[in-house]
Amino acid sequence: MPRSVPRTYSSYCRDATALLGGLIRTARIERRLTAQEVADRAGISRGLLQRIEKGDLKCEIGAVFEVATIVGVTLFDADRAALPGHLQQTRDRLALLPKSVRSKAGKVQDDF
Amino acid sequence: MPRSVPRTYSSYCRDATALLGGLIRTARIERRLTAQEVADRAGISRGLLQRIEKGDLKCEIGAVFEVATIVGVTLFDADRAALPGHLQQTRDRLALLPKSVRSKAGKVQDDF
DNA sequence: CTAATGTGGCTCATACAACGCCCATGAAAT
DNA sequence: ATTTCATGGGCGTTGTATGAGCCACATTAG
Repeated sequence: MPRSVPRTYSSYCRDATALLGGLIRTARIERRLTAQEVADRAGISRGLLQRIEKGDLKCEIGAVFEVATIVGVTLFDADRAALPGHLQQTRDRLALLPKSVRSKAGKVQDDF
Repeated sequence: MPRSVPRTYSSYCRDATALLGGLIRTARIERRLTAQEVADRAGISRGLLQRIEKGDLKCEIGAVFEVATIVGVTLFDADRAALPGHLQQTRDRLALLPKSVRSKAGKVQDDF
């Protein structure tokens, strides 16, 4: 039952995706790669690449990140080699946190 | 014709997604929010949130970014307010680049 | 100029992601 | 100890994102 309501996004979320798409497009052109070339390399269709560069919110994150990797856009601003380290670090931190959370339903800020 | 072959991803891409998922989970727990709470707020199902936190590569980037926004994980390490500016900046840069690219088909590095 | 090619934007068919609902486990609170 | 409830995972259904193919237009090379 995959969603009967269109789904909504915060503007920050939309901006972030659009920015990522723009960065990808910029990087691709600067490296003089055709859309088809990148699409093939990423194992996706040219149409999907177009949507990614346009900042379409409904693309697999895997496809987007893969393309970003290919054209040389760094995620997290983090050094490529440093990523696995951060990953382990995050896993360790998670191990220390409580397994489940009791919600006190305290009001939280919600201004996007 | 949505893909007959499973699709492959680079390890960097997998790591990045897993890291993002971990950061989201960490942030959620630290803020004492239940999975259901966050899922509702993001307008997604609890199951999808689970996959996002696990770093599943096949989730809409919109859903992932939305959740990240909600639990307070910053994308791009960039300041939240600064994002629209960067967006415009990227658009301007794109306007200066060539509209299309002639591939010289020069070999490119491909080591991930 | 012309030819070649990259791009954007459609349509269509279909594999599959997301949903809702279920149960089992285990942590937290009483 | 007992109850409450968050979590992880499975299953069946269905809306939808994806890939393929096409076209028209723009851009670059020759």
